[in-house]
Amino acid sequence: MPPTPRRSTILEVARLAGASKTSVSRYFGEERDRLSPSLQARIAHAAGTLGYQPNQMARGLKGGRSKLLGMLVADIRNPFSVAITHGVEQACRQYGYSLVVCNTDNDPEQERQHLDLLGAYQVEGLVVNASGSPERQLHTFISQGTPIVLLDREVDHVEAEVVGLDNHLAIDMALEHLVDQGYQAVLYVSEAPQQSSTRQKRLARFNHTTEQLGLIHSSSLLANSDGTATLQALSDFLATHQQHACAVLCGNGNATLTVTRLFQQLDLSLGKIGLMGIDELEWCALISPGITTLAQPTDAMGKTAVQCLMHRIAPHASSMPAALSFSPTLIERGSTQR
Amino acid sequence: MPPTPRRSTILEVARLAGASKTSVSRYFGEERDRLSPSLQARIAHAAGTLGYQPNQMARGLKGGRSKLLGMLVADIRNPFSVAITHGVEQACRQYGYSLVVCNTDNDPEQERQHLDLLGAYQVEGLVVNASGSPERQLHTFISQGTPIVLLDREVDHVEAEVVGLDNHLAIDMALEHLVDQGYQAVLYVSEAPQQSSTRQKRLARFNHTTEQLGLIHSSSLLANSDGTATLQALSDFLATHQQHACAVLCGNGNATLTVTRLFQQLDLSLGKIGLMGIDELEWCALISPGITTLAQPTDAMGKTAVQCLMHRIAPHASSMPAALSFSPTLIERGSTQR
DNA sequence: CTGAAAGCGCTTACAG
DNA sequence: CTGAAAGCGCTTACAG
Repeated sequence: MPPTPRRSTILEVARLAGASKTSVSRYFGEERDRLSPSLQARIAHAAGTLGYQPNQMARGLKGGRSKLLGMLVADIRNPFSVAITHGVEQACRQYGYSLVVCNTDNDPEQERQHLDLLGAYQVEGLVVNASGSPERQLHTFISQGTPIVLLDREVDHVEAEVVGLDNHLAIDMALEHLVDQGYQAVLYVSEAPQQSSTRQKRLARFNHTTEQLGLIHSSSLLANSDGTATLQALSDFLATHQQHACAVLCGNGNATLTVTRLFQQLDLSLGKIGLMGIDELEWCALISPGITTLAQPTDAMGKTAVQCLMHRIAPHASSMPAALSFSPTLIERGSTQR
Repeated sequence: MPPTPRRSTILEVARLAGASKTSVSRYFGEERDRLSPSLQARIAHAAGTLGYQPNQMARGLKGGRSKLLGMLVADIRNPFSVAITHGVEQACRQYGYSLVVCNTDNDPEQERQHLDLLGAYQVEGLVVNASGSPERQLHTFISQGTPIVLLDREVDHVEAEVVGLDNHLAIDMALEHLVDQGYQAVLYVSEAPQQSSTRQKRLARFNHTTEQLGLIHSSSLLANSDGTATLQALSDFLATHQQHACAVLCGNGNATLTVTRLFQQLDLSLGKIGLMGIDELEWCALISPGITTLAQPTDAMGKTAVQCLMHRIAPHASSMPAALSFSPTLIERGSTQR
């Protein structure tokens, strides 16, 4: 094999520019101004000729700044996660950081491994959308002074900022809308709440507010995405309360997807039986007459998470965000029109 | 501020274990077997006590192996890209690599910057789903011996393996299906093909095969996602050929989304006017009577891309994949049932 | 089987 | 304004 041409190093640039490594380093660091114009020009030229780019590994090693942020995502194929990730990535770039995204596919073991790995790459901060409760790993980061922000889900015994939807508000807005539209009985469909503080909160709030409003209510948990248990629950609910105007409220995008399928299986007409979901999905407008949703401001949430981190990494670069809890936006469509 | 507790280093572990740095390094590298059981035990214990984890930055610097792969994605919010990214990430993990994902939002400038950055982090290989033609940057990688694999789209003047769908086959399968179902006139809707070899190939093949089969055909390019031009094209097409059985073939998921909206605007009944799309999306089954699609084997494609890279990085770890071009799967639904 | 030492490509006091 | 030198945390010949 022919010897592979290597990336050029700071030493080569220095030599070609007739300067010291120190100066070249300064040129590519924050101290370019300290260099005389002529030195700057020589270095610029030499670097250009050699196609030089500082090695971030070396930089990180010596300076202690990897310029890397890590993000742990529970399920990268979930549209909500995709949207958030997009926001986080944008924000990172804005602060001059790169992002290492790790998907755990909701597997606690993968989650732990990824977290260790992120540590090994010396990420300077971490956005965590947890699937399990990787307490030990997170505490390791915290005790080393690496800031962490939790996204959407809290983690037991881990104290960190939590960026997410105002779940109480979301449920209340949904129920208020359903009541306004004249529905009298509401079935709440959610994925299994264990492991997700968000799901727990939404479910609890559903029970709370629904009691308070005097609404007929019930709930069903999705078992393993097949939805057969919920099919049963749904038809029972409708049968029991057929003298009332019934609606289904879905706790997140996945629930909306499953329930929409069930509506089709049962040949229910959207609107006559109300349907509403938390999370806006691209197809919600397409299922005629449209599915009413509560959209989350995902870009803002992603940006806020990064801002939290940056505030702790480099307090001068970013102020603490004003709020970590976000309001949803009601997108009204035919599915809640009786 | 209190001094932040740092990560422990190899030296600390060595001291605590009463061993040399060399041995600790061996323990965490590929040479653990060379150590006596008792030494291994001491090191394991010391490392456990200190919560030691090798610093990947330092490892990469000295050993030249960052254990990092880079991936450039043109549009991370596109479901096809998400699916591919998922496959790539899974495969990375399998080979013990981590993945840095960079999204360019279809912006050539961001693309160039990200590529430079990926270089700075010494990625050992690169999966590129290009949005522009970052020839210079890619050549830099190539000339340094960093393997590259192109995903879905070719890049002018860059010689590298291309992993993607067999576009000719896909178009032919689609047209064959439409003919079988009795459609006689087909309108092809695609996003603007410049910058995407895939779009070009599909469009060209559409014209070719359609001629050959003697089908009435036309095509329309989506302008800026609003679809108004295509709305016009569609109604014209239908008006002109109303004595024939008409169908629309969508070049990718975005086209399918837009055209589905147009069908609703024009109040066309699916099936009577045929509709079919390349790319399977989660909602295609939900728009009754279901939209017929050609699904891409995204996980396999992602894995294959990584396998290509690994074969070049560590020939012993992976053989060259047998094929880089994949066949789609026809998912037949009501939208192509007259 | 084990270790001392050199060096990967940078940054950062320190000195002038 | 500029540079020589030490050192970040590792790996890898080299030696025994």
